[in-house]
Amino acid sequence: MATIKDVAKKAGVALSTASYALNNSNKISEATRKKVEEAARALNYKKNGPASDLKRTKTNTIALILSDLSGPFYSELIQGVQDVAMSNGYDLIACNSIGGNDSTAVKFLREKRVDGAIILAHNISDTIALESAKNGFPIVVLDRELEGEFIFHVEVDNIQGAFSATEYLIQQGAEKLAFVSGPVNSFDNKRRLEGFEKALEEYNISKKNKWKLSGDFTREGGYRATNLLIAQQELPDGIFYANDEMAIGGMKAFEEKGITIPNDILIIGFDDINLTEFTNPPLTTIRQPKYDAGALATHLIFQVLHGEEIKHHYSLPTSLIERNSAKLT
Amino acid sequence: MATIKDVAKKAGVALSTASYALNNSNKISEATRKKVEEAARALNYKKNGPASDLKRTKTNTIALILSDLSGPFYSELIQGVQDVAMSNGYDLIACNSIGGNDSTAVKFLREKRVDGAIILAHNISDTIALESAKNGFPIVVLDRELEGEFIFHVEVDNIQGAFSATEYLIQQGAEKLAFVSGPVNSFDNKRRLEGFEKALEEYNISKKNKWKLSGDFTREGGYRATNLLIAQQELPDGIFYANDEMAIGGMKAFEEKGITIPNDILIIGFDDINLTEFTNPPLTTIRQPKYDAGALATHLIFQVLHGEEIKHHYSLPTSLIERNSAKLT
DNA sequence: CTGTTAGCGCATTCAT
DNA sequence: ATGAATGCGCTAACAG
Repeated sequence: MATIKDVAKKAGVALSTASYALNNSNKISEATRKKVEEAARALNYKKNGPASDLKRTKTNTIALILSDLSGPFYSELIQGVQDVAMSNGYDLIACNSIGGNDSTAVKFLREKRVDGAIILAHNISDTIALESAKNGFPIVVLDRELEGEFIFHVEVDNIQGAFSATEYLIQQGAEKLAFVSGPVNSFDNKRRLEGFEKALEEYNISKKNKWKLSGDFTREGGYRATNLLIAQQELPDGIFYANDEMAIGGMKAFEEKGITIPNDILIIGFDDINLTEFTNPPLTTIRQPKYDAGALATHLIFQVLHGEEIKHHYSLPTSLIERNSAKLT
Repeated sequence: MATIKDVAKKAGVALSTASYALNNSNKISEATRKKVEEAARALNYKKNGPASDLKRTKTNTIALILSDLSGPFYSELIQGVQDVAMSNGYDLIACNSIGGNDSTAVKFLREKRVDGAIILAHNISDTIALESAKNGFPIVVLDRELEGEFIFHVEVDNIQGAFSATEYLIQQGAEKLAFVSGPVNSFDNKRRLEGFEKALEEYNISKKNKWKLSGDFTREGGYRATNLLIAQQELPDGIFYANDEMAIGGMKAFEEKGITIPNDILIIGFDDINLTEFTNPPLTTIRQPKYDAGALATHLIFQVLHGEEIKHHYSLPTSLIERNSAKLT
């Protein structure tokens, strides 16, 4: 492999001259720059990234850490991150956090391979996030609340969203409300439950424990939880699924049992994933401003990298997407 | 930031000793290893990744290059890549190729930031792929055919898949067949067209140019192409959409015009994406072995990295997923 | 504008 | 088992 040394030699200039020329420094004459560039091309020279990073002590890239690269993670969110990163001249890489402390994510979090990170990965421990965030290495968490000098938090207003969802169900005539929850330790899930219960209280509806099921945020979980619900003697007339995947699983369960939505029961989801407009009936849900969340998170990274002082917590509003699964017409 | 030097000092050992201890060398006594590890923990020491990579001239990670990180890229494929990479003790990062030669992808391809790459990104030029692949840096391309000593190619058998799709349409009674194509320069698309035409030939069905529309592999493209098709005087009785997204767009167009599937027209897609079972009617399509493709591609990378001599081209079979969009019952 | 030089942090000899 | 020394490839300060 040709190194910059070879390029310099071939171009007949000093090592540093070659370096300057290749890095678009303005202290190099056009003529010599041309010469250097030509030599580089001739030798098929490519700089060694790690060496460059090492010397500069920065990488010009940020990482987006996802719990599962292959999961149905929010493509809009990524879009937001990507757009902002690109427009700041930064590179973006996505890495996954499966594998615990040996995961790629942890490696990138600790080993100075990137300049900042955005975390949306429940399986990264708070400790690791806390330890990794430092001056010059800001972290934005999207899926938990965490306090640290270089940790920032952007969240979607789960409470308000869940409240709206529940309220909508009530306004459509539901009086007996069930909640299908995600993993109990999920931050988002907790907040959504909070919003749900707040609405019940406000509208003076009693909450029943038998109508608080756990669905693990997965389609299968939603399916199982719904079957459990059906198996119990009394069916609620409205269900708030803490995410869309579970709602989709639930729809399948209802369909199998001949229970029709929205005639027999009203359901509403959360997230507004891709599939929701294709379900039968189309799923009413709470839309998260995912693009905005990604864009904001990335903005924060750069602000901190530029030494600005900023707030540590941000909350983004949701909106209700009215389709047919919760409408009594 | 603590460096390994600090760790050594704190542990009261030599620099090299600390290095050995931290890298699990077997020439270190358990006692001193403990001591070193403790010192590292106490100082919150984290090795500097780029420095390590630089010295070792390898990174232990491979890159998966996607044309758009936020796109609906194949989650199963990623899963396959991820599984194999992990089981080989390698890290995986995903990076996008938007932005041409300034893209993250190109940076990772050229600058020794990874040890190998899998490309599924039409906007990476052949030239770049060819230039980047070298001994010690194998590249597997999934979306084109490319010849090079360190370039490998795994493809899904598009021709056979398209042939089956078309044949199925014919077997279901279709006689007037249309093809909605993706981008003309797409390798996959070309092959699918080839399979389509081969089937027409074999079954003695004439191909009409007016029934070869372009849909760009997008939902909107499929929608537009289908409207074009409808606008023409004569409707075919079967359509092969070169991918599912376009088929979904097409279904929308038909629905708007009151043309029902499969009664009025038979349609079939290609890919078997997530949504297909939720469309109305569920979309019959050709399933690609995406997980296998990802896993195989990754396997190849490691074989080459281990110095094995392997074939340069691989083809994986598809299968027909029978649902209701192409069945006359 | 150019050349010389000194590390960036680490892994790896080679001597002890 | 250890310590000293070397250099991976590159950048940037400095002196010309």
